[in-house]
Amino acid sequence: MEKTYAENTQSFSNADTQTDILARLSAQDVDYLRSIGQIQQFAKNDLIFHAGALSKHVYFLRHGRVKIYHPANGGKEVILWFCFPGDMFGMAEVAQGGGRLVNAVACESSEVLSITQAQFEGFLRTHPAAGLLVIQVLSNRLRTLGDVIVNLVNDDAQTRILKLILLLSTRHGVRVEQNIYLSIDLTHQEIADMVGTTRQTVTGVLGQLQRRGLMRLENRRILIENPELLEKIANPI
Amino acid sequence: MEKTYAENTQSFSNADTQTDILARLSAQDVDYLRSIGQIQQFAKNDLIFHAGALSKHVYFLRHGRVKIYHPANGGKEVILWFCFPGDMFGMAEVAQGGGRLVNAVACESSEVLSITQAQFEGFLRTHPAAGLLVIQVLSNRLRTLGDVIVNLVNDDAQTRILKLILLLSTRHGVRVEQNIYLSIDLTHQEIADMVGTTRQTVTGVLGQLQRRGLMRLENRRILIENPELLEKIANPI
DNA sequence: TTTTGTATGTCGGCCAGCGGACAGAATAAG
DNA sequence: CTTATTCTGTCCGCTGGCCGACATACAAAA
Repeated sequence: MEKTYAENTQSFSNADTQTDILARLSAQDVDYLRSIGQIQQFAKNDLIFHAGALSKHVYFLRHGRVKIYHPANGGKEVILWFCFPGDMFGMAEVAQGGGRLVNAVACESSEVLSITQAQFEGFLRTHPAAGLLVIQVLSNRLRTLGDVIVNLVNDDAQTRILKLILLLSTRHGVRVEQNIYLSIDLTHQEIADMVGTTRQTVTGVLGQLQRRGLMRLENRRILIENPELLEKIANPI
Repeated sequence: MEKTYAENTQSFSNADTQTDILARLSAQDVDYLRSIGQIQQFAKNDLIFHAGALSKHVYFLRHGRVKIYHPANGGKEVILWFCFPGDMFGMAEVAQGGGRLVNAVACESSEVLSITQAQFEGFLRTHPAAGLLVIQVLSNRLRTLGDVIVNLVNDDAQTRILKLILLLSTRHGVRVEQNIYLSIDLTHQEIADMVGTTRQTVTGVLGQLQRRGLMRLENRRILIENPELLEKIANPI
């Protein structure tokens, strides 16, 4: 019942293909990765790896959702990105060496394929095309983080939240009549951790937006009622 | 005379090797890249490419310094990073497709090797080990940007500036007796654009630090007088 | 030399938003 | 069902730092 919108998630954009590396690898390559890696299950809130750890694995998310965040001093979290099925994570630190800098936790019950650094490197050496895909994924993530920085510097809290919602809607928005539901539910705290503000501010801003008729909150799911207007507010020119 | 410290730049850390891809490629590979690319010269302040452009080239910096920044609305700039000799740039956008998002300008007279996307991709297909290097460089940059985000969110202006100075000193610091000179001169505006604050704030903070005896400004070059203390202030715990 | 442009230093008003506090709502656990 | 926990809504005092303004210093051009 409550998963109605999430289940028939037919995203109306194809933005997924940018990061969904499993979908872009050939079937043989996926099978091969599967054979050299191992499947692991994680329950909600399970830690997959944490900052400071030396684990040398690359992960591919098969089901579920994983949050990649930096645990800052003072208990604060900075969410760098979420991983969805098909996404790769843990790559950057393995490639660059020197321990994890971030935490990865399962936001819901998740299944991953984990591969050791050595084996994945071997795979890349013999499959250059896969290396190009990895480069694309990392490039894409670089752009994303660059955008986050620009937004942090230039925009006020309301604009940052608006832009986040629009961004999420391109990947996880589900059309319902002329509105868009976000098929991913986030707490205000998580939104705050993604845009670098506080929980209270998020609550306040969402309240305002709702009062202005731009969106509605239905039992903690965001419903965008006026995508064009929202877009305009977030990206004036 | 004014270049005294810059010329005998013998960085006392080996952090360079993380990004200096030209130094890590085999001599043959470098020669090959040289043969398929073309050398270009740029004068100080010349634009190498700008946001919105469709140019499909990857660049390798041979001499000079290049600034990669995002031109935000309102004339503001957000400097994402600087490139030094050996560094690659323009990669992310080429790999991921869809036009440049950032500007690249030469900070001083510079020489680059430019290679078309198609040819570089061909090179990577036939040289998997080079692909791994590219992955490492991109991973390293991802970490850097992640750190920038974390700092933006968690630290106040003074801490961000301190951390920037320490970071720069690991790559471009030159020991002089028990002090460290930064062999790279930045304007206050550039520092502000790197840490997401304003010129006035930078001027103020640097003034404070100077008064506290932690650093000195000698004709616009930063001299770190107490690295350990500085380190402590920037990274408490 | 004068002129023009660019970088630095300093002041102060103003306000977005942080952070603490607490109550109510919703959900999970027992 | 009751209890415990987590999430949301709201209020408010305090302040970091943005922004405008202006003076001075330094550098390049004329």
